[in-house]
Amino acid sequence: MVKDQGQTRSELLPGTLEMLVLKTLMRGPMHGYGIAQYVGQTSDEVLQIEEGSLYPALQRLLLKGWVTAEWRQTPNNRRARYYQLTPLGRKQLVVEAANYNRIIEAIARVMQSA
Amino acid sequence: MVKDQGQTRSELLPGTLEMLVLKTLMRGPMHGYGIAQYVGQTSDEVLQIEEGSLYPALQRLLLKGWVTAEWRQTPNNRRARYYQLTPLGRKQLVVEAANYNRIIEAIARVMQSA
DNA sequence: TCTTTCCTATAGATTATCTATGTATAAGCT
DNA sequence: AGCTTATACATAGATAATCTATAGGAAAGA
Repeated sequence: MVKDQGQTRSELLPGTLEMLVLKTLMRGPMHGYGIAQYVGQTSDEVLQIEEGSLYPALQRLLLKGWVTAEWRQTPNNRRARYYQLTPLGRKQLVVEAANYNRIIEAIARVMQSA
Repeated sequence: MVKDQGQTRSELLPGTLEMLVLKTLMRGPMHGYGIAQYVGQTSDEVLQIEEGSLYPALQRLLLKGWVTAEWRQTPNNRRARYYQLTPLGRKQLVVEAANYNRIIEAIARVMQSA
């Protein structure tokens, strides 16, 4: 999911991809390619979502009922699948974000210990 | 690696286990059981390192030359394998911590975006 | 003697991610 | 017309770290 902009190929922090996708979709319906672009830009290109990670992840989100999908036309005049958060997806984002923070803070406590 | 103290079974943030182990060993030589305890306590029991994750991880660290191991007697009078950071391991910790921070901050930028 | 705590370890399953690949259309350039 | 680039979706198969479950054993204390 994450790829060093360098050569180091670090696929770090799996498990956060779904959270990032859900968060991105809070801005409104978006297609996969757009989601990847948004995350890339917003993270200053540190986070680069691979297609092989993204599309399977979107399928999982669909299956879980956290997003719905609809084929539409993009401003570029292409067919694209727009994903939209469901109410369940919104709740899930809250849960995942809280859990993520809990763990990040726990890791920080260890990493900052003398 | 991580286990909710509740029931939610969240095995979050794989990839950070090695970093936590290396960091813990900065305090001095320690055996596996002690490492798990230290991380558990320091993280207020949020991070619970499973044996099935820890020992394979320690094997990997040995293979990579980031730690050395030595059988010794514990204060409790038990046989235990004490692991110790190598200079290479110290360097690796710096690298991993820097990379971890880079990614955590990138994720934070996405999660804090409007 | 029984139970708890301490301590190590591995086999096998799970699962998310990555790599590689394939398809296809729009737009812009020459 | 032909070429390239950017856009856009998707899947198959490999990889690898983690989890689950299990095994063993020794010390200490009840």
